Amino acid sequence: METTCVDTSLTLNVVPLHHMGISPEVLVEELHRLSCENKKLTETLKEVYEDYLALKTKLSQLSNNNNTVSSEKEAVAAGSPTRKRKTESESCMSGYTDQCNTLTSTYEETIKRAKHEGSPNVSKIVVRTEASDTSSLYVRDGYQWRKYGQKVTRDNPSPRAYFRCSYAPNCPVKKKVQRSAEDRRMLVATYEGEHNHEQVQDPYYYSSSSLQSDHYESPTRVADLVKKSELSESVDNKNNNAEKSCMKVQRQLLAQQMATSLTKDPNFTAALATAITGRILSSPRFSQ
DNA sequence: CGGATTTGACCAGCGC
DNA sequence: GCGCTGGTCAAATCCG
Repeated sequence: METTCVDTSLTLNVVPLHHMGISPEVLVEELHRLSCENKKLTETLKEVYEDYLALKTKLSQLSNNNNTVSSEKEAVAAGSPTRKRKTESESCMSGYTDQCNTLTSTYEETIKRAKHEGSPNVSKIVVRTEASDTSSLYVRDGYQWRKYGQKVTRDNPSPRAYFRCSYAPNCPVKKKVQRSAEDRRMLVATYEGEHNHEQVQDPYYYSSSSLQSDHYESPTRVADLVKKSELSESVDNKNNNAEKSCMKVQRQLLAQQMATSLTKDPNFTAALATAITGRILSSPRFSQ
């Protein structure tokens, strides 16, 4: 797909008018120009978002096809592992790395499509950590987890950590985290069940992604956003209304992420201040 | 001191 | 029935 890069940098001058010696007409003209630019950026953002949705739909279809093919192959295969160990064999740890390298050439975090393992509430994500970090088994996904066990499994020298949701005592969700056998930088997190409460951000959730994203390749808000949507998708196929609500949640989350990012950007706050000033100056009370 | 983490023990499911 | 394995428990330990 053809991609375009948009320069969103803002180079607004907020020096007081009397220091700049610029006439109000010039400022109004500049304000109009910025308004037009803002509209264009909004349109571009809309297109990017639509492209993202289209890509996600295609990925879901491809994943479903792959699952169908793999299940057919397993049926033909000689061995018939037990359900418990079949789950492990289906985890396809070796396949994650290749798929991740394909899908995340530009972004250092990978989302893996939820796999249907007999349980509809099982999903997996794969997270790439920084190269030096090959021992940590913590995936920041926005929820609070309490570790209750660790085990070394047969097919992977890296230990597997077991987590329970610690926010609500009766929350049934469990999480297993283990490093990929082939690429120890890859953390594979398996989620079982659904949270019976709202998401509560852990205190490091935003900071790790916004302040250290260049160095610490942690799971981000985007990861959780996509995961949320994909978890929802498995249910939405049967229900149109649920799909609409899912889309609504996605848009809200996207808007929240944008707002958070923008408000942290000093250029944006300066541009916002300038725009508000311009509005005030262009109002009838000031133009008279 | 209380909550979180670690880690060895224990349990259940499965294959032989 | 026995051994292997994954999953869970709970006492010990750590840490803010």
